[in-house]
Amino acid sequence: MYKRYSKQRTLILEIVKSTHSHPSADWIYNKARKIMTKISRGTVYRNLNQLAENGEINVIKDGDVMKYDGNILRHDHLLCTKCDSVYDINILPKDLDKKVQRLINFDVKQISLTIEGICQNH
Amino acid sequence: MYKRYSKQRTLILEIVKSTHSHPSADWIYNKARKIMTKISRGTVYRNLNQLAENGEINVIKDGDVMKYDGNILRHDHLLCTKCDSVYDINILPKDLDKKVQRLINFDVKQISLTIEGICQNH
DNA sequence: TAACAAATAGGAATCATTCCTGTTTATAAT
DNA sequence: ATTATAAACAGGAATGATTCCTATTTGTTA
Ligand SMILES: [Mn+2]
Ligand SMILES: [Mn+2]
Ligand SMILES: [Zn+2]
Ligand SMILES: [Zn+2]
Repeated sequence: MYKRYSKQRTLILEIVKSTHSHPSADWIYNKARKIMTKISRGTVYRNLNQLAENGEINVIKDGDVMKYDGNILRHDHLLCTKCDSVYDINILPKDLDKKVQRLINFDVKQISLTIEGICQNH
Repeated sequence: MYKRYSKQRTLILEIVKSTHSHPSADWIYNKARKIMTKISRGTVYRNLNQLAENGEINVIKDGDVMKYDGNILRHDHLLCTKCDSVYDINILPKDLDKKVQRLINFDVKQISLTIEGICQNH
């Protein structure tokens, strides 16, 4: 079995990596259409899932909508419940994963800290 | 304006408070039907949202499905990505909210730490 | 007991995401 | 370069959790 690099996947990865705005699949889809007019929603979702599984991007669960993050360095998030904006922040120490793994009997894959509240725009 | 206590809301709150299993709306709905056969899904969702807004229960965003937590004391969660189980754990200090609020310019409402991985059942 | 706003039941609508299928395309072997 | 083939795609249908709608019921106050 071999791995194929489609133009679509390359474009989707570039789009996610090119912003700090933690975009939704729909935002990414619309951005992609401007460059590749015939790209389909299904392709965007399939590739986002694949890139996430592959560890090339991160997923943020924002209620009913998923958001994607091109920054795969450990960091935390502020989530505004009024405008749904997501901001980066660093609260937890970088090595918390290993510390926690020593404490508990659970195969830790990812630790995510989300701070919900109201941002300065309101 | 006055507040009404329907039997439905009382039952739903009791059900959420009676378990440590972090149930979904559907699980709660089915449990409720056994006692109040004609209760509707809409009623379950409406009351869960209301109870959450009111601070009587907590909501956990688990991808596409919401889960509900009768324990409103600050605590953290282990989430198994294989069986979707949610376990309670205490990692963050109780007073982190205030510490963080002092550090950042953001009106902090809630801080949630979720540790994803694989639980002992696998 | 009467008046009325709050809440409900039941079902339709929404909407993000996944699934399906016939077609296209990137890669490896010839 | 040509060919074989599995990977990936486009387009659209299906899914499923949640919300919305409305006629009816019910809890509370006076
Ligand atoms: Mn981020
Ligand atoms: Mn809990
Ligand atoms: Zn905001
Ligand atoms: Zn598990």
